[in-house]
Amino acid sequence: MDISAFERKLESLIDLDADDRRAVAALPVTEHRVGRRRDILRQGDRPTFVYILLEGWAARYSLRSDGSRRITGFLLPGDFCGIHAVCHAAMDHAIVAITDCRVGQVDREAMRTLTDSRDAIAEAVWRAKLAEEAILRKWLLASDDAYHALAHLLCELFERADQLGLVRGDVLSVPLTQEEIGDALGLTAVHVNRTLQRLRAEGLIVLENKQLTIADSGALRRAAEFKHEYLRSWRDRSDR
Amino acid sequence: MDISAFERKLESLIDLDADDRRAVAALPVTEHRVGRRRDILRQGDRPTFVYILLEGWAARYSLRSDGSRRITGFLLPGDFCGIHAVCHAAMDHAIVAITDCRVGQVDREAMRTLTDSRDAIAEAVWRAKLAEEAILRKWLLASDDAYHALAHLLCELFERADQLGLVRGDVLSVPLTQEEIGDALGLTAVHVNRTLQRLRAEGLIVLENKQLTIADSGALRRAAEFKHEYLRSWRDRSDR
DNA sequence: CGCCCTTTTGAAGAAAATCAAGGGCAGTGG
DNA sequence: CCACTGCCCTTGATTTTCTTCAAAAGGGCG
Repeated sequence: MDISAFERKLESLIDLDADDRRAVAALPVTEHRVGRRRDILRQGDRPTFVYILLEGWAARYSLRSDGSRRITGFLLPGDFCGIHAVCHAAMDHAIVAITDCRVGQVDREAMRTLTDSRDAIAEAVWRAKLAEEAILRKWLLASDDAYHALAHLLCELFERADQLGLVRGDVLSVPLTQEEIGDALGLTAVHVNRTLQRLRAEGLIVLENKQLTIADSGALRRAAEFKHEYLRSWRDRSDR
Repeated sequence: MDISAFERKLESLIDLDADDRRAVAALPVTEHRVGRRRDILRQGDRPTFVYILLEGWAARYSLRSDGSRRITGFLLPGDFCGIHAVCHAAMDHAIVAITDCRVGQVDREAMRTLTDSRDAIAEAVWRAKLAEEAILRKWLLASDDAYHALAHLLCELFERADQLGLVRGDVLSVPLTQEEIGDALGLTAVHVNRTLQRLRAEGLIVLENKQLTIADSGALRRAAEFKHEYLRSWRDRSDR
């Protein structure tokens, strides 16, 4: 089975030695496929497995009592979900497949054994969590207006996808509907549409048929106040 | 020096045995005092210490290019800040003292040694991080309208303070200005003021001279869609 | 007392939601 | 092959929420 997305993610966070790689390769992973719009984990679940997204896009979300949905993060290949499992905690949110996904299921005890025996991997998991937290803080920071928030989200997704080698040429396939983007930003799909058009009209991006090109990276980053360090510094800056 | 707030926090997350407690007591902590409105950690800092808030309230924040501020979390006694230090990472945000604070400074290597040698404490730190992440997700979830967001924030602060024994009778001292609340919710102080008045007029809260009483807990929780599990489940539900 | 900080109130304006409808495109079934 | 259906994107008109600007009132403190 192909778990290269997971290895790639780990390598993006820390240097692995041969033993680390062997341990990852030996991890008992069961592959699942989850269709678009189906839940990978449901709120309230108390999973006994940790899941690793191997292929496709997914999203964390919660529902409000009026039925509206808030997306609180996007998952790209290599990202974990349900790392709560190692703490035996219940999911305080759900995870849904945005596209058809390939998902790796790892028993929580096996994951615990891996992190207990391989320091580098424990460190990588810790860094991944810190990075997710930093992303959440940026979402709050950029949520002061729609233009800023949308520009920032596009920068984030492009940067993360780029680190995973998902950008072909300068084009990224972004499988999100405008409604999903709205749920992530706390905006209506209508307003996302209008804001996207503004980004297009101003020549910052090209986005058609879910294919995103950043036409004016400097201007987009300025509009977003995007600094990529928060997504990168985990590796380069560590001297451990 | 009194580091009971830290011990209390750890105990709220996991059972400590005598050895754990000894290790915590032996931790070399240097006490600092930080005056109201002064930074405890600045954005970009690459701290070589981990800080523990021992007394007072503090807030994480970032500044935008237009000078506006977003608060992304409140710290209560026992909370860490700069846990990044153990990863040698730079601060992607700053931390400011909301009130005069007493802060404990712990060398990052000493903290690393503690977590490496005491599994329970490592687990507690991990749970604390998961809890913080859950809080961030709730902030996003509740940010759809001002009334909901404000009600939720008050519930969160009351619940957390209560767990720390900071609620006297049914009154909590909340040292935040309306401007600080606004920076946390992404609202203007003016709108916070009006929304607070609505909560008062509807009989959900009493808040005067920074003293908060929850007058109608059921109604407030309903307005906030507040479920306290995300702040509590770390301990009770673990069977490790 | 007088000053500063915070809260409160009012009025006008901007941002985003809501409501409503039309259009494109892919898949489905006759 | 074409009509039909469902999903998504787009556009326009209206309403609501929140901001902005301005000013006044309340408190604590040197």
